[in-house]
Amino acid sequence: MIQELKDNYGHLFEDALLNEINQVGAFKEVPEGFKMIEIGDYIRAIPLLVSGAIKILRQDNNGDELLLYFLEKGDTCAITLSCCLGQTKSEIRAIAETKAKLIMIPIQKMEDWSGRYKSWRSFVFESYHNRLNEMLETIDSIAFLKMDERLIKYLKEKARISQDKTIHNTHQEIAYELHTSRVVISRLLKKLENLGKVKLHRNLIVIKDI
Amino acid sequence: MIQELKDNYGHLFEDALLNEINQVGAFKEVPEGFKMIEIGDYIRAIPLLVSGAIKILRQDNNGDELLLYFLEKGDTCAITLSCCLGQTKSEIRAIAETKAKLIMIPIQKMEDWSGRYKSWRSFVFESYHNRLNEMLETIDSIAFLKMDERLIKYLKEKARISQDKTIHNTHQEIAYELHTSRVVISRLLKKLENLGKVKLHRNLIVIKDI
DNA sequence: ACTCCACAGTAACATAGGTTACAGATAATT
DNA sequence: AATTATCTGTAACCTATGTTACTGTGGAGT
Repeated sequence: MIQELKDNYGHLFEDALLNEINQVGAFKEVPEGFKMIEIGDYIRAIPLLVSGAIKILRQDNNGDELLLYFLEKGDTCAITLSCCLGQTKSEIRAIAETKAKLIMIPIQKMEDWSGRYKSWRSFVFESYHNRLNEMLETIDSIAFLKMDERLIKYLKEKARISQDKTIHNTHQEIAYELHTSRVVISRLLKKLENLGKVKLHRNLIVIKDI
Repeated sequence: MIQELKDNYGHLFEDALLNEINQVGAFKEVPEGFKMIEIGDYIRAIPLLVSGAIKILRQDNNGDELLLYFLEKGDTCAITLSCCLGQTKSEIRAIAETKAKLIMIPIQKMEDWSGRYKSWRSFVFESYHNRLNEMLETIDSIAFLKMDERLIKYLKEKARISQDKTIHNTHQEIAYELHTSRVVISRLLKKLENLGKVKLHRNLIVIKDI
């Protein structure tokens, strides 16, 4: 059995299920920035993330973006699951935030395993639970926080996800993900720098104390 | 078997499951405005909605509210489901938008039925799917729409849910649910009235053409 | 009919955030 | 080193929304 599977899902699934996953799952490695799912795509496989991080984005009619949340190792994409079941198109875009390793499961196994393995059902339910909570978090941020607070939260999350106090993004990129304009982000970042919370460089933000 | 169960869930569940629901489910009727779940509550039963509508609200630390979405007949509350499984506290508030009839299922049955009935699994997955999509809709509204557009969407939804072109709410109540101030709502409603889209009265808004 | 009160209308002002425009800084390319 | 493209800083301005304050009004209760 591949080591990544055992390491990340060994404690979740019984051996029989692990074996099945090992047999039918396709191991896949994607580079940073790789577009895994585009809006409108039909989903053919369920991804189990074993390392790295995936960012999930929403887009409106004008092409304006908004970051919803990140997936990390041990996660799967509940929106994908629900697309599989309903055979509907994806409502979201998924892009590798860092390079990532995944195991792709054919969607036919979904219903099969749900009937036969309690641990699989728990995993799927747990996954939905986590995703709903992430969505609530996102709603809280957009509805209740001001842009400066959202920016701080975003920087913290980025640093946590990549395990790196240095964030490699332009102000424009951040503006897209928070659905605002570059000038606003530059303005707020400069304020944070004046407060000693970050240090700004070209293409790069160093988090000092937030 | 109670008629409401057969009428609303007969096409979803096999007879054996319908019988079990009939045996262990508690029929319940609640009046408009009834607070069904408060933030922090532990959930002891899964509600199957057979008539009426439930509104699901989120609240921030300052007590400010935000309407997330409505549940209608045939729906269940996925957030509740996920609370049951995780034995965690509710993150949301649920209030009867209209008088409503429900069948309450003890949470122990959840895992039991998930293993034994494919139709139950499908129902639960479908429910999660719908709720995730409603959350996406909500996020779209908050992130991408201006307040006037959100207000129009809200009025339409209210009218649809209650099957009544007349909306029985004060401006203050609407302001709470959209997380803004009364003055803003009054201002926007007056604009809509000047455009001939609504007619305003005390405690009451008549939708004409939106 | 009179009183009271929640509700609605509106003006005047404050603020966050969006927009436009341009200058200067940094890195990449020739 | 010179040229170019990209990124960042900043000012000036605009708009949507939030805030405060006050007025008027309709309806319930007396």
